[in-house]
Amino acid sequence: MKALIAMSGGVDSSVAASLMQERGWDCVGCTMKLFENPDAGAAADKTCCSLDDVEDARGVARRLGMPYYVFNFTEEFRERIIGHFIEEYLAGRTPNPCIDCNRFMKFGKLLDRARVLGCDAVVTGHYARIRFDGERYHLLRGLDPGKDQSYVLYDMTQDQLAHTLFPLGELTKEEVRRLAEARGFLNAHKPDSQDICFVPDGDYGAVITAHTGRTPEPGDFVDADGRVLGRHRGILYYTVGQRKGLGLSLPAPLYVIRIDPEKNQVVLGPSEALFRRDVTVRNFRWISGEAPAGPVEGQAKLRYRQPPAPVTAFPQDDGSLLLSFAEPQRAPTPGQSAVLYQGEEVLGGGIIE
RNA sequence: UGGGCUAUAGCCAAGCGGUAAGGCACAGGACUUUGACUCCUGCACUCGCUGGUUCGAAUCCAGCUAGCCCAG
Repeated sequence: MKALIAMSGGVDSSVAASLMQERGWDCVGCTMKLFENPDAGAAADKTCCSLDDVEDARGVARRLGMPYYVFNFTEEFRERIIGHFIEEYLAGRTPNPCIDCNRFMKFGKLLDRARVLGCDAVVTGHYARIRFDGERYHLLRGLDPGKDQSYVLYDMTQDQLAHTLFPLGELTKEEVRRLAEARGFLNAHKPDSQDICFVPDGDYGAVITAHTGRTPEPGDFVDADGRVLGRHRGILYYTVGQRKGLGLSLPAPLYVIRIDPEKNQVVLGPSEALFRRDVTVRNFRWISGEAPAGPVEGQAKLRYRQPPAPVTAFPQDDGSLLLSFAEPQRAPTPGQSAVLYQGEEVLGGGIIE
């Protein structure tokens, strides 16, 4: 059996490659070139797919004696991932480009390429598990509760799951680092990735401005009653639940409660105003491929770093899903992904309305 | 130009004779394959100015300055 290993140059994908090889697979290593990084200037040495890491990935592949390729997906990435990222921010929502990247790049373009190369599967270093029950594929949380990455994989299709392997799903980060050390990988202690890969210095507003050629339009900060509290730098600089960076000094901390793109206003309020019990999720995608007939009891996450919370999910006729949480959830954010779990299993996910 | 009140960090604000709380904002760090949240650390050798009383004053007294209020 032949596998295409998506290697970022980090510890995880390096160990994943090594494990596949040890299991007797015929392995091909690769790294996706997703963007031209000179734009941003600063080195993106802590992202999941930085070009600066290509040499690390190539080094590991060479060490393991496997062929290694760099695929240039720059154009596709700019159009699908960065383009969508920008559209969302301009519409007052907060996108998660990593999820789009997984869907369109890692398990889309890359899987296509794998097929061309005669590979049976794409392999990544995600902390998640895939199980086949003889009829359908199931996506399960990674065994390491601290590193579980099933959240960012919720929109994988049955076909994608059938041709994907996550060798790290049963391991903990600790174990992975130990395996890397044991194999003498130089990146054994490399920091985990973070930040958006094409926004190395964290200033996504500048990236959006650079790509659109339009400067963000300042507007008003208002309270729930519409009273003006101050001026904002442009709605794209804010996200629901945000506290820092408002530049306002008032007796109590204020948070972004809502963003109104029509009025170009950012609505602020106290922390309590952020909690919601019901959340609508549009275009809900079920891992099984089809929506259940009735309500589902489970748990849901509204953001990557958040423990799943008990919820009852009501599938709607229009393909959306209504999540009704047992306890009010803080700051459901339009544009972010909501993922529905049932214990260890990912049932599916979608975008918060 | 009669009377009264207030002047503490970028903002709000405690303090009432014993050697400058707290909040907001801001900066740095931790956490993190998104944006946020959260957590930790830092942030007035100084209290409008000038004198005085006192062992000791942001705290008491006097004058000055500024702002606010009432009356005209």
